[in-house]
Amino acid sequence: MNRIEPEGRELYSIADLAKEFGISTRAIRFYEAKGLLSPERLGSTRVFRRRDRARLILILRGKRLGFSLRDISDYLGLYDADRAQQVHLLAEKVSERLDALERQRTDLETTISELREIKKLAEQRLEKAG
DNA sequence: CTTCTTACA
DNA sequence: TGTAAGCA
Repeated sequence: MNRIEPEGRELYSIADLAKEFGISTRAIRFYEAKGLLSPERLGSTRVFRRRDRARLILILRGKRLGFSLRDISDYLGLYDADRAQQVHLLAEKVSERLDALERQRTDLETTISELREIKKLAEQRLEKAG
């Protein structure tokens, strides 16, 4: 449709990125609406550069690791700012995420234990009755 | 509430 | 493309 001249591989259309990363163009627009991406415009057409692509990769990776768009946004907000501050925020968010996962693991183990106990009791009752 | 998707004007 | 409604 609207092919953007690829000089090397500097420019990407929203469709290019959607296809490359297996997400919908709507999702990309959603990220833009949330301020996570801010591609240039050639008229009404979005033009993504390597910088935008790099940010999208970070967004996707952040999501994979379980971070909210808000967290990712906060982090990306420091993209052009203080490196030390960015690293500091990252360390903080990662710690929070690890704590959350540890808590989830504890909860999971508790649930698994309870279910095993219920299963054991149920099987014992079957033996008595059977 | 969050993150999208679907759908319509 | 903004919005609304609906999903998980």
